[in-house]
Amino acid sequence: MEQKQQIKLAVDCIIFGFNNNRLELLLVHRGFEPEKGKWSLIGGYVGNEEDLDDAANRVLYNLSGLENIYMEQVRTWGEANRDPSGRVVSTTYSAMILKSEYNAELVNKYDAQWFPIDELPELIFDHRAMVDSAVRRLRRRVRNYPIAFNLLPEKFTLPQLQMLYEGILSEPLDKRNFRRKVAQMNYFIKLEEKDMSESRKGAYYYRFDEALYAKELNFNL
Amino acid sequence: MEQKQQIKLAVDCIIFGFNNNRLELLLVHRGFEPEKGKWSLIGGYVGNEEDLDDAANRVLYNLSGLENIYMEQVRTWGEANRDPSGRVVSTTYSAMILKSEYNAELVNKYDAQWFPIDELPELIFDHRAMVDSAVRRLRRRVRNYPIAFNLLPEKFTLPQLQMLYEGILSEPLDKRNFRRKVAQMNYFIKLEEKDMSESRKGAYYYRFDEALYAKELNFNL
DNA sequence: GCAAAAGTGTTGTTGGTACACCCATGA
DNA sequence: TCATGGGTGTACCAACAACACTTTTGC
Repeated sequence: MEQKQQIKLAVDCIIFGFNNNRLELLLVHRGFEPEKGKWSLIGGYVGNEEDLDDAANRVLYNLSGLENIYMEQVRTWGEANRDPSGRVVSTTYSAMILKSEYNAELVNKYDAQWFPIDELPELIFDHRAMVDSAVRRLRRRVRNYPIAFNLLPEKFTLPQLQMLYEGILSEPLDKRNFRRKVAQMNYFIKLEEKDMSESRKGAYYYRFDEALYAKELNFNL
Repeated sequence: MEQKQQIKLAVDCIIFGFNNNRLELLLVHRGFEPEKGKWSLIGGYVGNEEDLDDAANRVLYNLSGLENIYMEQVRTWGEANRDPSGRVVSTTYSAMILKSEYNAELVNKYDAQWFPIDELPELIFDHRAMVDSAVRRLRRRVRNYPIAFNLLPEKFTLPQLQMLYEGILSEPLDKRNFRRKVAQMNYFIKLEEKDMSESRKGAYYYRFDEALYAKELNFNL
């Protein structure tokens, strides 16, 4: 314990998206040994004068071109042998991004790809456990905190929102109970405009009012 | 980012105890500059080949002499300037120990002292935020997971248990509702023996049956 | 006029909360 | 016998779950 400490510190990002009505993860293809051909979370080392949170944001920015993305620290993985190439302790962060807004060129450059959450390929090291832990955390939190909106555009419809929740929780929800709960939260603002792309009748758009929510903090879905 | 990474990795332990019917924290007195005279969590650097979890256990063992103590990782604190003496990233762990079982000599040697959770002295660096975060986590979890028993002896009475919960949650609980919930969980085993030290009537001892609980996992208090 | 998705209320059940008195015992 | 903490049951209320039909519109 007295010798000089030789531990590298990294961050890994669990990047969620909601595409084709399914919860998906953005993974990068590993083009080099060891574990070449497997997939992995996008990660990077922490800079000497960089906040841990900033490192996670930088890693995400480099891949997606997106800034000011909502991220949460999940937990830190510190088993001595977790990375066979050396001693690396990694803190995981989960992020939510919109496929429509990110920079597809950058993603191509990194050989990244979206995978539905229940059809993940083989991942390197302990990344699978990292993902599972982040998904569990998301499921625990999504009903009590308005975090899922980061996976939808500003304007969204209630059928969209419900499908998102069903995708995250991986269970069907009752339409009327779901909509009643939404109606009880007055920071869901119903707009005049309708989304006509999914049905003939059209579904009203809603938006989520952060400022109004901040006064109540009673989110519940 | 290309230069050699120079970040030290540490663990800090938030050590809970339940003494004199109050939730307390074990803190160590800081006898050197900077921040001399303030109090701090007990912490230490992670060994090069030591699991992060093991480092937390070692730190706790060195202070208390206790092994196989229940610990949970809380979160990792990685702000670049959190420790003015250098770049240190620290992962916090929370632990629960019994005053009656730990090694008082060791604790004296480290100039450690118990403080009720709502009468904490000034702490160094970001340790106060660490404590707050661990307390919030404990309060969130204590009603759904049987973790509080680590703060009681094997045999405990229901009045004891209720006072523990009231201390943790910092709110009074209804005695009858509390006891009904206990009665619904059949892994609370009522013993023949009574604790006669707190009242004339005496209160029955109970024990918590881990194996039975493992089959149900429906803890709720 | 029909197919396809959007939208709408009621009822039963369950879990939570509030609340006051009797019991056992040692001094 | 009395003071002290231990132990017990019921009634109300709120939140949740289950469930089926009508509306709108483009084709």
